[in-house]
Amino acid sequence: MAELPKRYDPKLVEPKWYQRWMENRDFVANPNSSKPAFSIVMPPPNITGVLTLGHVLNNTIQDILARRARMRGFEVLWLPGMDHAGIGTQTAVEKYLRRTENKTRHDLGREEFLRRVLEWQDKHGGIIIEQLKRLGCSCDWSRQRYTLDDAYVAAVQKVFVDLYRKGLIYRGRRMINWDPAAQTAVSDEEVISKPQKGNLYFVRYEIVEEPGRFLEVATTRPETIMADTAMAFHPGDKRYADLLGKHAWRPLAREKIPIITDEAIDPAFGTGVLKVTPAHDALDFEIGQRHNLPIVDVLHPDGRIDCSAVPELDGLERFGAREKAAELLQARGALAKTEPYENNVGFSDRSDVPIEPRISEQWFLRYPKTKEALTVVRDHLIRFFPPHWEKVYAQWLENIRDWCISRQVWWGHRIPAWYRKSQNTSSKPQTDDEIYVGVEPPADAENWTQDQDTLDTWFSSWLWAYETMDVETRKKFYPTSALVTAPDIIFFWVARMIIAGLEFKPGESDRVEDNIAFHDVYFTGLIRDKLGRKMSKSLGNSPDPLELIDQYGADGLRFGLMRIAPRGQDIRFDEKQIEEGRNFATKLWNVARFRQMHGPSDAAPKIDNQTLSIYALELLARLNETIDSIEAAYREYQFNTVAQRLYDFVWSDYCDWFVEAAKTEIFGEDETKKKSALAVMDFVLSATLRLLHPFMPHITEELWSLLGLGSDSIQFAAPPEKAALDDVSDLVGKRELVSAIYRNDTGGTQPARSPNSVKQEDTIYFTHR
RNA sequence: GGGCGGUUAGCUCAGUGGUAGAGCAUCUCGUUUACACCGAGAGGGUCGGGGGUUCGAAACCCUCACCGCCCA
Repeated sequence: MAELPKRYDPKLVEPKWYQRWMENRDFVANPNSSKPAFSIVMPPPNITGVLTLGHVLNNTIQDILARRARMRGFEVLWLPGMDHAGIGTQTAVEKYLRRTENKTRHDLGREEFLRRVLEWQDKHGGIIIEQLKRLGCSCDWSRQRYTLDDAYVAAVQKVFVDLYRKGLIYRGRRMINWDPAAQTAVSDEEVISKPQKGNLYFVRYEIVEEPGRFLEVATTRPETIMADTAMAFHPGDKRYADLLGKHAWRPLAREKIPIITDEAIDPAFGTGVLKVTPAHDALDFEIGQRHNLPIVDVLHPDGRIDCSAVPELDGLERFGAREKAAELLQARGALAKTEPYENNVGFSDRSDVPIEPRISEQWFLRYPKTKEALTVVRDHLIRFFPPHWEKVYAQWLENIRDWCISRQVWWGHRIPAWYRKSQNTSSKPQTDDEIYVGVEPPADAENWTQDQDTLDTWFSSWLWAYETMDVETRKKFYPTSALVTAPDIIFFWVARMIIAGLEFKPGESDRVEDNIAFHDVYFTGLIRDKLGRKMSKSLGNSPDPLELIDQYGADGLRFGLMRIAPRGQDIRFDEKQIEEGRNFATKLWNVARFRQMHGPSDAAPKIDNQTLSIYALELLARLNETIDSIEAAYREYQFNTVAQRLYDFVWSDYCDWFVEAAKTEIFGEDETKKKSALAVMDFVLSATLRLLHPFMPHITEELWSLLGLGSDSIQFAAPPEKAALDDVSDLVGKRELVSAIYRNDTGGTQPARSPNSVKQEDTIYFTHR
């Protein structure tokens, strides 16, 4: 038998096995199988995305679950796919067009622009799929899906139409979050509030009825004064009671505006007086509705001021206009003072620019089944790991607001709504016979125009748990067994998928348990850099996983990462950890090599408890303990515990102690003892490789094959049985003796576990029974 | 303001009531046929502060501080 090379080379081994697994169709799920089903849908990465460490973590965990299930006799479906990422992809292509051709999407027109996006997608899309294959992911690639597949698009449209007919989707002119950079509406979840240093401007509004008397207002946004349509204070605020019903002069775009009272005003903030700007603030909008105030919009969609009445500000970008407005007020004596002030400002998750509250005609979804969605998690029909995320989930559902689902973006699912063409193009159609919503265009299409907007990308991915499956597949594999994802999309995706499952009931029956999207949800941590910062492109602190694979092997990367990934906590990434993963692979390789140097292995070694050395008994007992604790850890999704137990067992219990102790027998004269030791090695190596396979699929398959521990792929080998030690007499006493020897606590003799450690003048004694 | 998580060796982290642990880093020794991507050994911690429960607390309770995240 040829000796194995000293150093394990993943570059030679990993691609070889992956190719073979693909050729054998080992990952393809059979919906007609009689085995019990285990299924996972992959959180679809963006089509133009590239592999990050987050993906590595996430997909390694899914692969571990899938591979373990295969070994345990389940029919496994791990369904992969990609997401079209509406705003993200469109923005990337727009940037590219601006750079290369100095053109905007409007220069090209909708049709041509979409052609360009497809071109871009063909060129840059799907790279991540090949990268996932290098990681060893055992996905059923024959079922790979995309949120813009024809069938998927049709399903999204059908759902839209269905919800519209149920009255859950409606169109309305409401206050929404406007992203002035991407120039589209975004949902509440896409707004991130950040503390911002700015100023509080104290502005004086002269009372119309009492010239010379002023009402002072503290505002952070003087550039919107032209849009003020009232002044307001709290009805209980005695300071201003005599002003109710009078008017104030608006200091910019000078005009009379009424002074009113409203419960919503906080008398303790600033001067206790609010300038009411219904067009540019959510609270002010509500006040405006209550008091029938006019709505004056002074902002262009891109955030520039739109106000011809104040030419000094007209056309200025909003932050420049803020300073200019303050100067104008100062010059007119209307600015009492300015104070530094820090407040929370909503930023767009997409463009990282401040969101502009804006009144706009959009499509909204009134979420169905929110109570049921709370119940299934509260009653643990769906279990979260770690469980504290249940609280976050509940909080969101209890305060849920309608979802703005339309986006002023071209790339995505076009909204299946048409408006009757009318002579008056400026007025939006409002009544039913002016709006047509349907999967098919209206019969007299020439009399209608389709809505220009597309749907929020998440409005397509909330169907991912089942619309990715055909009827036959769904029958076998839905509800899915587990979902592995990051907690930052708990609202965006997890909660909405749960709602979709409950609302659309894709399961076998109408029963709730047949329609939950998944049984278990495992939330991974976020990977941070050594300094605790989030990984980001701009910081350049995100290592390229492909380079890590080149350097340490996919198995080394997987194992190293899993060993430091505590359950649901953020992970500080340190390349040293990956190096340790690689070192562990080499250790495993070499200890297998040591076994192989002493003759062929036995795939079904006979363990005779009577001939076992006390060291072998100790090892087998440790193996049993390891198997038990691994099982327990898996049940709680504690992957780092599983990895650490395996690491300790292999490195310490097996290599450092047993193998060193067994050398006496292996190099000794007694054939029975030698055979016994080698049989124990076969037994333990076979078990260890199987236990490690979900974490390190390639090296375990290679060693399984090289040592001849099984005729078939290790992928489908049953998990190891525990060693039968029940008939060993005084096992406890023998184990105590072993630990005494290992502790160097036997009094007279000088034990040693490694010849390396023994000084020349010392003699080695091993105790045997 | 409300909620959640964290604070253990220089670093990254385990450790759910019973003698403080691992890996890395540091120092010493060792190339003797599994492995220097290795082995043997050493030093290094008032377990964030304070209080309480307990025979006994890193762990349980209260409180404070700091760091991070989510929601308003």
